[in-house]
Amino acid sequence: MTIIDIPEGWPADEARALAVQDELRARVVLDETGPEPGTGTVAGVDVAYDDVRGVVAAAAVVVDARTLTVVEESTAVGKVAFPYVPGLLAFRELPAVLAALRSLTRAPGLVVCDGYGRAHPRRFGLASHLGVLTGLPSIGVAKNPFVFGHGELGPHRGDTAPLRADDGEEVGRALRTQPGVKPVYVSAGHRTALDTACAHTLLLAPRYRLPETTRRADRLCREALAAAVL
DNA sequence: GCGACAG
DNA sequence: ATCTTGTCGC
Repeated sequence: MTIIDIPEGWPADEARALAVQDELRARVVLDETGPEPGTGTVAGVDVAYDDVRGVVAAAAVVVDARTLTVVEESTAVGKVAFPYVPGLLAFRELPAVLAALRSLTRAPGLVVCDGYGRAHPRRFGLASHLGVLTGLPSIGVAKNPFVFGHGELGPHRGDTAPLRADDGEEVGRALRTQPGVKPVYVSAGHRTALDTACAHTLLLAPRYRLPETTRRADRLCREALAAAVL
């Protein structure tokens, strides 16, 4: 377990955070297909908080994309760097997540984030931000809808419904990963196409609604938070 | 102005 | 995110 360090110049207020998003948004790469589903390694990242103590813990769990076997794990703990503000989640979660990713032995082929990428008010959600900062292909898989609604989708595993922006662009997709169960919300983050993102998500969730990567990362960061003594 | 609002 | 009991079902 490593200690989190707040990156130099990390925004301390909403106005600066918005400015950072506006600048970094131009660096997102959306014309790459992304890693072949079922190949290489995939990292899941998640964060847990203790707002009373002001402590945050992050975890990164890397699995083999084909077998879903855990290849490596890492955690990081430290102090909360930013409050939760819808639309600015990255500024709260990234310092911890970056610290956890940095301590991995080898870079994963894809990073799955808890939240959105393109399907964001300013098209620069957590997953896109992480991708730009690390250079790694990334996608967002959220548990709840954010600013974009969608129509009904079929009840079968693999059924989808587009998340559309005002201009009609499909910025994400509601994806049914388990029959008859509430869907997850997928969007491209960086260097990955939406189709690829959905394919990976489906392969990562053979048994439960959420990808194994985020399920494992969720458990691990909670354990790290409970063990933290800051 | 009033809600809605990833984690 | 986090606070929390029981309960229904495989």
